Amino acid sequence: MASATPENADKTAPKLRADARRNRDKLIEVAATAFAENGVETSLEDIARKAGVGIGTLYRHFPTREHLVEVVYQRELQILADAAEELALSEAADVALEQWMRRFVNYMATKRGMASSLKIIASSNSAMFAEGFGRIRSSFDKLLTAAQDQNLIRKDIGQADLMHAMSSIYSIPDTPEWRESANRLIGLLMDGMRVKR
Amino acid sequence: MASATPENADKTAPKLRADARRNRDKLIEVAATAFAENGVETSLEDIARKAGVGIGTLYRHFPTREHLVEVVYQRELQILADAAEELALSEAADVALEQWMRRFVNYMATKRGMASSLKIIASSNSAMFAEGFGRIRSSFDKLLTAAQDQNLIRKDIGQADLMHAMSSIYSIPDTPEWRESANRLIGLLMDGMRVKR
DNA sequence: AGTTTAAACGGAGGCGCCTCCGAATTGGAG
DNA sequence: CTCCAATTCGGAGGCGCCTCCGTTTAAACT
Repeated sequence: MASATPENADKTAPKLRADARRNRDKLIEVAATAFAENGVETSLEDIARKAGVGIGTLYRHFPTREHLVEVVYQRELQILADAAEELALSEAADVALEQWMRRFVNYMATKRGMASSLKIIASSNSAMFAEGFGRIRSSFDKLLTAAQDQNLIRKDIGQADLMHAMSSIYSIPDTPEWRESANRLIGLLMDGMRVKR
Repeated sequence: MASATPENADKTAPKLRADARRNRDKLIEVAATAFAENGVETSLEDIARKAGVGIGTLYRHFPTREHLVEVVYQRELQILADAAEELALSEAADVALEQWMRRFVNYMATKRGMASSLKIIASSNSAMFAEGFGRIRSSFDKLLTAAQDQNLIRKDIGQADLMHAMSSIYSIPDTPEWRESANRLIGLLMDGMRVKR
């Protein structure tokens, strides 16, 4: 999963030197892959090595493992939000909504294993958690409203209903077939929500 | 997590070799001191060194840090129970009760810092926690009943009342004066419980 | 006693965490 | 363009965790 634009000049960036910024981005990118593949317990030295920097550099940018996990988590949320914008432009509104929900499920799937780690972070920094939550809600809202404006989706459904449905999908036991099952449920959900004509 | 009885009866040890038993005991003793002085995070290698055994020996006897903590915890509970027996023989019944309660507070004081660690253990092996709890209750009961039989303590007090009182002492915030405060409360408690004559 | 054997020992070695500080790089000033 | 100070790099080194396996030793047997 590659980010479309590594030039994300946002955040409270206290003017980082060019090399510092490069290394930081590379570390985040490598960490995202590593966490997804091997879980949050992945060796930090391994991540530094794969990013082509020294372990010291990793620790300067991210004092603790949790810091790194948090940044990766935020970045992926951002990518998810960006995907919503793109889909809205390139697909019919109802299709955009459906595809984005599938991507969302995909995202949740990768986070399944690290739920406990995220819980620790959430409790120590609930502001971050709230922010991420807000972003997701906003994406849901935009996509849903657009589809409803075009009369493709029933109007008696709200963003909160959709999120509720998604969270119940998450609560399905963590079996190997979880992903399939979740995707099937999204199909059902969409069928029910589409305006019949 | 309802663990019925997966336990093998290894509490009645499968006859340990003499040197093994000696090393095991020494490790527990050293660990008890180390945990009390430096908390449960103490280096296990340090404990092995101070006990005069190799690190391998420590790990053979106690596969994880938690195993060791648990055994130490149980041993100290046993010592506390033994103290109740001794005091009952060497002191007047009401004095025995009071002194034992002070020892109990002392014990709780040393466990204050490692509350979170013990919580983890308790949740993974609640049987052990229950057993320790039972031993304490039994000690309370013996000492209290004896004092009441000799008409030194009011008879409208039960063992459950005493334990309740002690647990409320534990809930006092963990300040440096906690110990004094706790001991003062025990004084009050005893005064109130003694038969006036 | 001597012999046998399974249990127990113990530490080397591999790995990961984290810190520290001399070396290298950047980017602004002249 | 050059120079310099500030910033960043990076890996060596110290420590702790845990495993593995050759060596030692208790104790059962003859």
